[in-house]
Amino acid sequence: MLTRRELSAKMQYKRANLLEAGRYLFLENGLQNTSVDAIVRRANVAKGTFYLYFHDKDALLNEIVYDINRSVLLKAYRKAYALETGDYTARFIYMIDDIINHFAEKPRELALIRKNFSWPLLKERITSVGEDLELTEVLNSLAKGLCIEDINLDEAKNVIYATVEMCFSLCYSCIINKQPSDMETMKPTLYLIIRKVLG
Amino acid sequence: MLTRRELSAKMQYKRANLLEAGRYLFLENGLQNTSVDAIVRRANVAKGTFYLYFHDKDALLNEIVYDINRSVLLKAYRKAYALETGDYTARFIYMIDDIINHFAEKPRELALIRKNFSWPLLKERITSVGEDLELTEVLNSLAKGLCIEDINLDEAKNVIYATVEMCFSLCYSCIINKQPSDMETMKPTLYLIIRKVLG
Amino acid sequence: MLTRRELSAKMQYKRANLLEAGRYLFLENGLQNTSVDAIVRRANVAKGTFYLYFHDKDALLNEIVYDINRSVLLKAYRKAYALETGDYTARFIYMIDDIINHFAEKPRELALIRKNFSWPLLKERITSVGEDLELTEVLNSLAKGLCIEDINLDEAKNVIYATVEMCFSLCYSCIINKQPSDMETMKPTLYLIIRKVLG
Amino acid sequence: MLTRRELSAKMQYKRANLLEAGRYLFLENGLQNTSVDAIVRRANVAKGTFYLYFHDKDALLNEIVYDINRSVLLKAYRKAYALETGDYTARFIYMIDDIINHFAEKPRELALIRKNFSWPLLKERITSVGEDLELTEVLNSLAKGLCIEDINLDEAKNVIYATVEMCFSLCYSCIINKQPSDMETMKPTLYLIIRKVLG
DNA sequence: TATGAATGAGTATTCATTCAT
DNA sequence: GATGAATGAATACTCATTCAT
Repeated sequence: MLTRRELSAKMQYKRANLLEAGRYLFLENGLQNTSVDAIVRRANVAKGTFYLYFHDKDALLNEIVYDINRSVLLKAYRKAYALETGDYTARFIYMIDDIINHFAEKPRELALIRKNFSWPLLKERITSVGEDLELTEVLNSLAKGLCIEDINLDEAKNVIYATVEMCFSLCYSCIINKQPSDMETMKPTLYLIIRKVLG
Repeated sequence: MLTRRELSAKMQYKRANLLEAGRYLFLENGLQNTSVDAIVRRANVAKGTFYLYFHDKDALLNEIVYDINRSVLLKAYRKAYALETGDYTARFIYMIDDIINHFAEKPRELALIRKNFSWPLLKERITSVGEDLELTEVLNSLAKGLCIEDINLDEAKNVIYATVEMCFSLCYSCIINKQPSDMETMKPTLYLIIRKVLG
Repeated sequence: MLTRRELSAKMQYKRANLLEAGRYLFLENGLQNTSVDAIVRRANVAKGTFYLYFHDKDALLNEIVYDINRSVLLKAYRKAYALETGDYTARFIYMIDDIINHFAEKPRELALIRKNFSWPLLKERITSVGEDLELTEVLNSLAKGLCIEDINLDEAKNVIYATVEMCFSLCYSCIINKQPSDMETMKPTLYLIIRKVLG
Repeated sequence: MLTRRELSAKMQYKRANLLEAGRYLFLENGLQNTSVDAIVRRANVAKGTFYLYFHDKDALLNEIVYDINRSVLLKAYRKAYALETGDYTARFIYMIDDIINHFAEKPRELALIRKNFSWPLLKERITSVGEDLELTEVLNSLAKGLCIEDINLDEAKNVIYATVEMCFSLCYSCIINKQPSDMETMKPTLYLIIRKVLG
């Protein structure tokens, strides 16, 4: 597969078409119910062309899932740090709240990333040379800001990771399954927990 | 399909064979790579017989996943409460530790339940009339023991749920993906978090 | 299989249940979509019992199809010959009209017998010793009444048969398929043809 | 699926292979006893290729049944109208006779089209834009030639349709079931009826 | 780079029938 | 006669991927 910068404008266009077609169909019908055939039809591209741009169906999915994760995280982070007031914990909760609200409005995105989320994938992309400095920066910044006694940076990163994971898990079960309660009911408890952890 | 108590001894036996065959193969090869054919072959039973006992492949999977969850939880809870010393938090952490150790030894079980876990399914079974009082009791007992200021029982249950979810999530990513760190490295941080939440 | 007169009252009852269940389900869902399982469930009878009364699924179907044919024909014939006025042709057309009206109201019966009608079956039953004298009598009577020059009884029977077949065929295509026209539109043309043939 | 005219020569060839394989096997073993598997094996084509050319098994059957109907009708019509002598009725009977003789020699074709004949299918194909003008022309010509007092063109078409249906029905029961008599015995009576109807 | 015809492995499920009890 | 658990053969259809053009 070619890397992005080698692609001509026309190729960029085809690639983008495939991504948008995949995103639409995966979100609409799920992974199992979306065939490569449907994707190329929607992207107005020949069957074989798909494999010129993506190694296989999973590769396309991974890219889409990553894009969703990335944009949701970045958007929430930026909004939280654009706030003029608020301490670290308040900003963190504001960020989580934004993420929750996003998924509450787009539950299909949540369903897709939750069932197919792959942390190694995320990690790999973040640490690829020169790639996604932005996202790396966000995670570092969150870890550095954390004030817990006798904690080093790696441990801080783990705390952030654990907390975010918990939020995503709860999002999924509360929004998708309404279990153990709906999201709005869960929110105060969740924020109480976060305050205890980060405080 | 028949309910469990209507089954004769011979039928119980066949059913048990199917469950064990399914468990073995699902754990060994995953859901997608396990055919009904393989299951009945291993269970020494005719193809049609499978559908006498389970509505479809998913029904079998659900039962297996539920059984795993249940037994892991109960075992850990019992061990923790058999301790003579220790306060609530200590027992809770002991319980989580037991769960983690279980899955560290049987990562395939973890992979299976994480990809196919359905909380509504669990909920449904727990609350069915007269069914699984034991598991219900465990969850209630954990919630009741929780001492956080100004918290009611439902909120307490949510805290328990959130905490357990976080543990399961971390188990999955640390044990299966070794991300963001391996399980042993994550443990102290996790227990620190738990202490902060429950304390 | 047992013949009818050997059956006890209880057995008659079971047999009748199976017939009614089969009739209902065949008419409702068609042959392919009706399983023996569904039939025995509806008849409140064990699976094996079915095969005590009918050699197989087809045997049940044949009996049902025969019953429908028989009763429709007899009913129409009797009504036509109960008329006080009218010559042979008029009565014949009256009879056909009654059959058509019957099937217009019960198109599922028409679909069932048309797809699964077996003339040899009918013949076999009619000519079985002492069996269905009534139906034989009807066909004979229709043939004998026919006045066409230089025609013998066998030929007369063939004319009757051909005419009835044509009516059934047209019923099927006009009522079920609305082709080449609907039944009401076809009727005058059909009766014109009958008059030409029998006149 | 592609329409016929879009197919390359190679594809035409594969399609033809599938049609011939289907025809052979359907005629030899009937619809139920012919698997798609057997068809593709005989056509020397991969399983998936079948579904490139036909939507499903039924679609293939429909095409075959239509082809048989079409060719038998056209052949008979042409032979009848190639006659130098004979009035309308004589030609019509000649045509029917040709059809009967055809099916007498190929009873399996008769069995296949009779059980699976779908007049709407025929109609649909005939009336598709620019499609099968030839067959339409035949039916129109037969209807126009009919001389019955006070009859309009639509009614004439219905008479033709009813007559042809009767012939096909009798073919089926006389040739396949030998009921109510064999075909040769039935012929004179049938032609007598036709003369009465068309005369 | 782009195409799209061809491939063929892969599988869940149904159901008529039997037979031990 | 009655049961109903057990059988296992039988089959249409999908779809990711390839490769000749």
